[in-house]
Parts: sequence; C-alpha cells; structure tokens
Amino acid sequence: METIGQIIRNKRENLGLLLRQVSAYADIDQAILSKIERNERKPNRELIIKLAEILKFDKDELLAQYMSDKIAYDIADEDCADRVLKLAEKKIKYLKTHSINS
Amino acid sequence: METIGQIIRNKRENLGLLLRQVSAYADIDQAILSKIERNERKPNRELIIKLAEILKFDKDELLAQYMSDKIAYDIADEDCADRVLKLAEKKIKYLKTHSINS
DNA sequence: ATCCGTCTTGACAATGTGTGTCAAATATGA
DNA sequence: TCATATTTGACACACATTGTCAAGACGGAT
Repeated sequence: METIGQIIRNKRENLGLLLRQVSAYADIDQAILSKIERNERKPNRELIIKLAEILKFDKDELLAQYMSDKIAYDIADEDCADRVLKLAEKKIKYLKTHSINS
Repeated sequence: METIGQIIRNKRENLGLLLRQVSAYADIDQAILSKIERNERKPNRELIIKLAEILKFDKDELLAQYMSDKIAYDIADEDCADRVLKLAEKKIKYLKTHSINS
C-alpha cells in the first residue's frame, strides 16, 4: 500500500519533474518536499492542493488520501480502531443532516 | 447526539461529584475540566484515561468516543468524508496485518 | 440581602508542535 | 572530477495546545 509520500514521488518522477521545480511552484523549500516524499514530514492541506495542481492529480482524490493517511496514523495503534471509525461515521452523518451552517 | 463533554458532565453529576473533586483526581485545574465539559476545550488522551477511572467509564469505550470525536471534527466539512473513512479503514487493516512492531 | 460553595470566564504564561530556511553532506551520472 | 539532484540536520519562528490564576456569575440557604 502506497503512502502519500510515495504517491507524490511516483507521480513527480513519471512526469519528469525535479524537486526544485515542484517545490518552486508550491512555494516551499525543496528540503521540505524531499522530506514529505519520504514521509519524514507531513504535508498540510494547502500543500496537497498545490501538489494536485502541478502533478495533475484529481484534487479530491489526493485530499482523501491525505486525510485518510492522517486518520490511519492517529488511530492505527488503538485496539478499538474499528469501533472508532464506525462511531466517526455516525457522528459525521449526524453533523451533515443537522447542521444548518457550513 | 451527545458530545464528549456532555457524556463526561452527565456521568459526573450522576455520581454526585464536583468539578473540584474530579479535576483534583485528574491533576488538572478545574477551569480546564469545566471548559472540556462545555466543549470549549478538547481533552487529550491522558486525561480521557484518568476520567474513565474516576468516572467509572469503560476505558476503551470512552477512548473510542474521544477519538471518533476528533476524527469527525477533522473531516466533517470534507465533501468526500465517506471516501476518507473507507480509505482509512483499508489503511488501518493494512497496517495491522503488516506491522511486526507495535 | 448576604453568605457560601460551585461553576464560569477571560487574560496571561508556559510549553509543544508544525513550518520554513539554510548550508553542508551525499548520491548519481556525464 | 565536475555538475546536478537529493538528503540531512541544525536552527529560528509562528502557531496551537495546555496550564495557571483570579475575578465574576450563579444558586441555594439563612
């Protein structure tokens, strides 16, 4: 199973782009991007969106990968991870049906 | 649907305990506990465990409530929340079957 | 109304976490 | 060896979380 970093690196290399080029476009130091691709640092939402643009990802799909990575990282070591996900699903459904505002 | 704060407050009041008593046991300022019960601040994992002890919750169940709250809060405003959860589930399953260490 | 115990509120300090910057070190290939 | 690309580590800075404290609000009892 690919990590977010691997997904990004594979796509970048397939497109023949350099760290320097992508990081310049995303307006970050290339050291940061290097670390992100090796999962030494975690990207943030804003960066994911920029990377989706330059690397021609579907934005929502890359965001979903990013968010799910974060969640999996948070709860992977809980013995009750399954229960947590089920509860979260219920809560989200509840929030969506009951919230008036955004 | 009850929030973590409401769950804690209800249980505390049913047990007839004061903020002062519970917060002393958990070794935090009672102002913090007051805010947590009104969802003005978020508890952390360590506190959840202490609260489960003194308030006689099942520890794993309270932790599950706590984690799912956090997740729901993180991704409730994503349009692709369902996809995120499904991906997270897959990633967690993968991590559990493939990790040797804890 | 006053007193007393409980809870709430807001301002602030301390601490922790994430993020950005930089330069030196390490590949990799011509 | 030289040039280019990537990696690594140290550091500073900004932002978020957490803890501390005292004053204020509330409710019940007298």
